Amino acid sequence: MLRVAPALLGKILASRSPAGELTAGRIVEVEAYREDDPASHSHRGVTPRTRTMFGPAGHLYVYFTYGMHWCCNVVVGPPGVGAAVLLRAVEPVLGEEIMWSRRAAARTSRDLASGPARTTQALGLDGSHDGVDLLDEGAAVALLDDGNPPRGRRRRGPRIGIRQATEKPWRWWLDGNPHVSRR
DNA sequence: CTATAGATGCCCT
DNA sequence: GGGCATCTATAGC
Repeated sequence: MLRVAPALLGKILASRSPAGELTAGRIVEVEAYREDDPASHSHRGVTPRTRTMFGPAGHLYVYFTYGMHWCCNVVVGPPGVGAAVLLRAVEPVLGEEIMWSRRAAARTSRDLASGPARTTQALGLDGSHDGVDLLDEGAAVALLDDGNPPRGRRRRGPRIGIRQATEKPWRWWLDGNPHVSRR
């Protein structure tokens, strides 16, 4: 997991809405979560919410939080192991106009997807996408590699927005990228 | 620019 | 009932 998380930097997350609207973003910030980690949803074992986290790698784990926000993760590790990588920010690469329409509160392009809930909203994702196989190119959401190496150096540091295990340096981002959630 | 408060509902104990 | 892998508006400098 700690290897996969930084490897996702620079990859593309693409989605197709029921109306056929295509949006995609380049991943610029991620965080890793795993079972032996008190901050992880999987720490307390399989529950209705975390079922997807314990499923096969490469599927999308989407959860609801703070009464209003959806956030999405890439599941990693073998079935039975509860680990995932939270997608914290993407750089828009396709369908930016559609993202503007979905993100009414955004004032600058950096507001479009600089945060996990913003990213999920900009890509039009919600709980209905929980469990989608990201490696199935026909699915509504897919994880792609366009061959371009990530721009900027990979950096790592403590995770954001958690109250447990705040010391673990399990957040990675592309140094200097303006779409990262905090700088 | 930074700091802070409030929104809002699901999950799990 | 407590807490939450967040965001936004607003106030103040």
